[in-house]
Amino acid sequence: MNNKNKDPAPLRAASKSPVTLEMVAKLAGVSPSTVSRILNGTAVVSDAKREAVVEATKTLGFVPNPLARGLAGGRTFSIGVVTQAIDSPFYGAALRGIEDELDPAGYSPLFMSAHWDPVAEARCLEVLHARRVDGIVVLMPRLSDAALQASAQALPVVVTGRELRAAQLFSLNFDNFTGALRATEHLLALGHTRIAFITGDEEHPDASERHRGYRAALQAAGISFDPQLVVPGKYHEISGLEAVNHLVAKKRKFTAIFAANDQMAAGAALGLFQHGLRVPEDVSLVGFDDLPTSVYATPPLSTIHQPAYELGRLAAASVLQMIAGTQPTAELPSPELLVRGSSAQVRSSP
Amino acid sequence: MNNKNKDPAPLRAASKSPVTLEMVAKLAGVSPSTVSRILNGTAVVSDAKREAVVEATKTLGFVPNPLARGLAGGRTFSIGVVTQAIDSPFYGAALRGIEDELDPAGYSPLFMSAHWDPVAEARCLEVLHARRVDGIVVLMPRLSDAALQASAQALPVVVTGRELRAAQLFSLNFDNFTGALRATEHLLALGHTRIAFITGDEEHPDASERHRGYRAALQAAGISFDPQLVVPGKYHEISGLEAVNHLVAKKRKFTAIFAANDQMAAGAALGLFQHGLRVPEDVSLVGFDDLPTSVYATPPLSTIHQPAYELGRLAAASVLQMIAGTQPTAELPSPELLVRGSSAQVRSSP
DNA sequence: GTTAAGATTGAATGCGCTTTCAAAGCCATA
DNA sequence: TATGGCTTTGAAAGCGCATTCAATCTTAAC
Repeated sequence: MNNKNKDPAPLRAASKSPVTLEMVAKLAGVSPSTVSRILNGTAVVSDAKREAVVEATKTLGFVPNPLARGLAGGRTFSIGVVTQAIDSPFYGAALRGIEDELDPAGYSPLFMSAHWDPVAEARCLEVLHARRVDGIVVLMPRLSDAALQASAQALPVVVTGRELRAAQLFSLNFDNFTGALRATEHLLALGHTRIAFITGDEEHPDASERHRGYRAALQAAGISFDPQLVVPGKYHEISGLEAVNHLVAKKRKFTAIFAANDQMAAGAALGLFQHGLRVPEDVSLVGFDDLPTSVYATPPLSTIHQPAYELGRLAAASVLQMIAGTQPTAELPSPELLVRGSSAQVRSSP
Repeated sequence: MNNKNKDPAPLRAASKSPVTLEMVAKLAGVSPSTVSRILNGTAVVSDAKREAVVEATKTLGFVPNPLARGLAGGRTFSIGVVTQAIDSPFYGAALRGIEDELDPAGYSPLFMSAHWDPVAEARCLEVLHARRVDGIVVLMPRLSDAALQASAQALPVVVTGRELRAAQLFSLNFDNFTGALRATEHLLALGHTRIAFITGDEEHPDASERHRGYRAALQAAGISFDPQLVVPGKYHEISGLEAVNHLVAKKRKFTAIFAANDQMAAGAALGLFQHGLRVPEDVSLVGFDDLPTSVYATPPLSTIHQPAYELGRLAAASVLQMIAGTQPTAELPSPELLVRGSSAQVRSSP
């Protein structure tokens, strides 16, 4: 069917590799210890032997067995990554960032999904410990700070979405408050005063931060906060849709909607569409996260950029640093407002 | 910050587990061999000893070391999964399906991304072999059939998007041809005769299958094929946007667009929007894949449902079966057309 | 020309578990 | 009671590699 692809040259991938370090040693005429030393750069070895070993490694196609390395040396060159949902558009970018950072360093990620369940999350950590990963990255943990700190006693741990520092624990936090502030300010600057807010799942700390940002912006603008314009959501598209239905059904007056994430903004857009309300002519819409798909929404969604990919890279780089013994100093870029087609100057005050 | 979650009871996750099988054996008053046998169900053990061992395992909180198991036993209880892009909405669902199927069976997935590059894909296979996975799933491979077959000599391999069977090789293929046929027939049934088609990346076999389906439907309807209505795309949103721009710039007459995937359909929707063309009033739009986001497009996108999640589950179940020694028989469900808001009866023939 | 310190290298041990292999225990049969 | 065939169990040998320890070879200083 699809045979036109030429295979990459060194296709030893298929041949199971029963080639052991010992065989390399024999071929090269040295002891296994020496081969190991060269492999790990653990000690100085004479150039002659080094070359012989490299040569032998090549001709035999030797690939060290990570299991054996892990068992004997204690390091597995793998990093456990606990994510909440591997199929979420937000996490996807982060995972890719992790992958991109780990790969060149010779480390492999071990992804696990906790599905926003602290119990499942604890199980993930347990499995990762058992698998003897060299470090762990937890994306948006749901476990308590204490549990995370406990985990960090045994291994370097990096968490995101939390403010947490300890000996082997590093955290990377995005400024959700300022992000929401900027988003709301943007709407305010366009003349909107009746801005509905669809909250995220308030179980997540970032959701309440975004809520705070919204209110802070209103307050700064001297606009009194109207609880009737705040509709609770769950970060899913459907929440956005339902929120709009609710607002319309209750005949709330609003000229703009700020959704706590892009997924809900998408749902809200659909809701507005179904009610014959045009974006941005009738209602301006602003999201949060800047999902890859949001650029291609109709109209393209104005939103706060969350550096998910960068987050992944930095998190991965940080564990690597901790493993290497240095204290990470990475910091996430500040929230950035992306003005696209879904937000416009207010027309009328209905 | 977030301390309100009560930690799940058995939070041994944190405590590094230096508990070995040997310690369990000692506590239970049996030999290590016996413990191992109970762990793996390798042989019959007297109830008395079994209970003693289970007891000891519990009190010590023993968790077997997967590395040691892998090294000694040859099985690692891990399945290599080669995907093309971990951050793609389509693969996300598939990965989740794999996860959901593997987890209860006690297997862990090892995800790797090949980025549609055969060389990278070969490297992934190599790494997975080295890591001694018990089986491999390759989602939409770019490698030649031969290379895949070679890989299957060493391990059970399941591939998707290819028609390939061998001793340790199983394939799961979706009927892209029929899917595209159905999509086009749908548009035809709505009275459209000038249906533009945005192709996928023709490097992918499924892209050409979809193209075939489009043409077959036209032919069956007795409508002559107009090459000017076919615009090459690359499966990315931007292709869809550019395709529409191209169509409009060249003043092609069309009342409907069939995009070879939902991502391009999203791009096309934006393109139409920018040109002031309404969906579905002016132009009907149909996609392919049924991405999770497509339901929330405005208007919701009519599309062909691709069972990505199911695909993942079946693929994982199939490797597991092969590992267990049985020949898998799984089959993917047939393409299903989902009619949503983006397609409607033709109004006029411009 | 010696000797001590330093640089290389190899032998041997162990990581934690699975898996023969053989010994020991069991029962039934003769 | 003795014998053979099964079953349960333990001792021991690795799996492939890292690493400690001691031996060997250099080199420099006396």
